[in-house]
Amino acid sequence: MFLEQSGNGIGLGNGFKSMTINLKQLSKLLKLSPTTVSRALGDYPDVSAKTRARVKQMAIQHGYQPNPVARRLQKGKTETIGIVITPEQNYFSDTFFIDLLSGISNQITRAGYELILGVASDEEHEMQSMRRMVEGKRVDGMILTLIREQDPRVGYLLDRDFPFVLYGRTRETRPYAFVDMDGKQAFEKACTYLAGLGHRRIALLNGEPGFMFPVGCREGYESGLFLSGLELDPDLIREWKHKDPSQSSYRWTLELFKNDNPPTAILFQTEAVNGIFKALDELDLQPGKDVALIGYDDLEIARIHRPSLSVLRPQAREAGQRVVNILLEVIKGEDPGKFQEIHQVEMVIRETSLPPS
Amino acid sequence: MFLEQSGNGIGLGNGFKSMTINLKQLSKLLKLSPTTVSRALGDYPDVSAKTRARVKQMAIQHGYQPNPVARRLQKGKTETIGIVITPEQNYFSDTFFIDLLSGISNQITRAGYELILGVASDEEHEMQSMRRMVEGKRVDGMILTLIREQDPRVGYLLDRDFPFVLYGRTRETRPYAFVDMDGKQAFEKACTYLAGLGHRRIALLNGEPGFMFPVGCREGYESGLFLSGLELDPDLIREWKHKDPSQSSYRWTLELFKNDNPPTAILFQTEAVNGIFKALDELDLQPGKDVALIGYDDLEIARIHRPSLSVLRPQAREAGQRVVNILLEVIKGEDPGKFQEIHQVEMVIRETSLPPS
DNA sequence: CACTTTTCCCAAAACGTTTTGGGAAAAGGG
DNA sequence: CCCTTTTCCCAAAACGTTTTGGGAAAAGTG
Repeated sequence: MFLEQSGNGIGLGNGFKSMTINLKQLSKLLKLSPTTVSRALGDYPDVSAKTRARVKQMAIQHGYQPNPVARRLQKGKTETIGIVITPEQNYFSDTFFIDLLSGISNQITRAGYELILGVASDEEHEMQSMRRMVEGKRVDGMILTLIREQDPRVGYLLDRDFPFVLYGRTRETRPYAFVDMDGKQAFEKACTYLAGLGHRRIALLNGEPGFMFPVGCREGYESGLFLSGLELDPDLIREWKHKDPSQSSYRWTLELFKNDNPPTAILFQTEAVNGIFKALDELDLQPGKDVALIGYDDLEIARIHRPSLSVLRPQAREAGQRVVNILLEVIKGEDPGKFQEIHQVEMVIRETSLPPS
Repeated sequence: MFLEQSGNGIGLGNGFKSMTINLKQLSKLLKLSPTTVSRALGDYPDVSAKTRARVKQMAIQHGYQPNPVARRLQKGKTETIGIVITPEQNYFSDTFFIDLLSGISNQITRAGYELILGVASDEEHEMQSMRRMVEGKRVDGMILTLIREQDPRVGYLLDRDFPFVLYGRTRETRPYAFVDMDGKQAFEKACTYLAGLGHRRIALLNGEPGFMFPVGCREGYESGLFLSGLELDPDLIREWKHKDPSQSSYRWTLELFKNDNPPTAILFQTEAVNGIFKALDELDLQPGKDVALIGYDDLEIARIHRPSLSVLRPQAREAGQRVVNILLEVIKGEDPGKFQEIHQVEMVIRETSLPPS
């Protein structure tokens, strides 16, 4: 018995030899209705165990996979999640981000969903790319990263009740779902640890103002100082820029040591490490020996460098998985406010966190 | 006149207030048939200029956008392109990759297509992720990067006539489309440049064997030596590993200088620069002064480092755009063999390419 | 005016699923 | 044996487009 010529058993316009089978064709092969085949594969109870087995066997044999586009149309869902990244903000120098993305992709695939990626050159294009996804009905939900204190994306999505999850937090009174790393706790821990070693002049080389993450870092830093009975000295706080982490951190590190009473330790985001190393080298200060260092993010450089860098290590992969699982719940209709997770960050002590000399 | 209750004017299951309009609803508003509205928006000649204008104006006013899922089903195309990356191979330490991705994303969006991203942990999952996209009819075409000499992905796609474009090349006799950087020309240029400065002992710290790119690099290196009348010394060639560029390049650099007649210059991929700097530092050799260095890829570290690193600079963004444009042609049915591009690479002379001391 | 051509629009089919609303046959209950 | 329930299957509708194949009215043509 041959397949009838309807359907795409022959080939597509572009010459791709589709060796794939239709639901209709499969049902003809089985002498069943498309309905029954569909329900058999969907494990509906109203199809007998015997035919279900027969259907499944035949489906596997012919490598049948339901056409996702058709299913999406019928189900009214795109089965797709969107994310937009902006390279100018130096995302990828951070291997943390690829870990995050890995966890996200992993979990999305497991759910049978797709991840679509937008690359935007700046804040404006970032918004534009997101609007295309949302208003163009191309995704069921959005994942947002690199969150700003005032983030227009969040307001936009809240206004239209569109499902989304933040990796990070923002200043927004309405409830929304997020997964964030506990930067405050992390920096507090690092700060008290250094103070415990005897450091009295601990500097903070913080991320760019306007973004949310540095806010927590600073809170943790201040709280750590306080808990250790140390005074906050504004001269020991500097901020580098996303556009050029190395250059700006280099400049600000030099600046820190122009102080009459220079720091004996520095807390920072590991992204900035190249600039710091360079500045210390120029100042003839040995990292770890003359100046204790603890970075946030366990990048490759932190492990390879001699002396190896003590770091705060966020579990980005796990966080990415959580983000997706939460987003899937929100898409299902769950209340986003229920999903607000703050993940602990572990500290990895290596060679750059010694007592002051 | 009110919209009828059919269609999704009210809302979706998840509570997302869809303020979007249907083709049917729009046509009702215009008192036209859906056919005419669709054809008006599609600029078909068989609709009068007057109604076309009226339709377009109304479409804009109501923010009508055709549902992409429905269009895809009807057109039999997914309007989607797939790419799979594997973080273990250290993709993202290279900002070149984000440039490539940026060019790709840019051009895909312009064509109204979508980019779906897979993140695979290893070669096996990479293949698996690709098969899901291809056999699951989730994409119209694939983009492949980080190509191996013998690359099973290429054979797989050729076997089933599925549209794809390589960023890079592989050993395969059947014609296929690719965009590649001229690594050979680049390394030849760098090598003859160094020889022209008077260097006689030029080392090559090459990428991992098995991948295609280092093959070209080595050819260019050998050709450059030959053109400069220098002899090839196998002792001056070493290869680092993708898994751990810094560590392996560190080890091999130390190795190079155990030579009785050590090199006065090194050619390498910039990814490996941290290991090289570290080794030179340990050997008390000054980069640029005692050993000339030219890296392939203009990473941030190359610009920030003092002395700044001379590099070969591929135009990754442009290449990404070309990859997409070619892929779209191949999807249209053009012969892939027609699209084989090799892009020139410019050399940027900075501070690490001085004559031997 | 009668005929052909052009202009402008539309109903119906199609894309490949899933869901809805049964309905016939088999099994159970008295 | 008759009635009710359960089991198992299916035809038709729906999702929102685009394409196909006209067809009526208007405009040219002699």
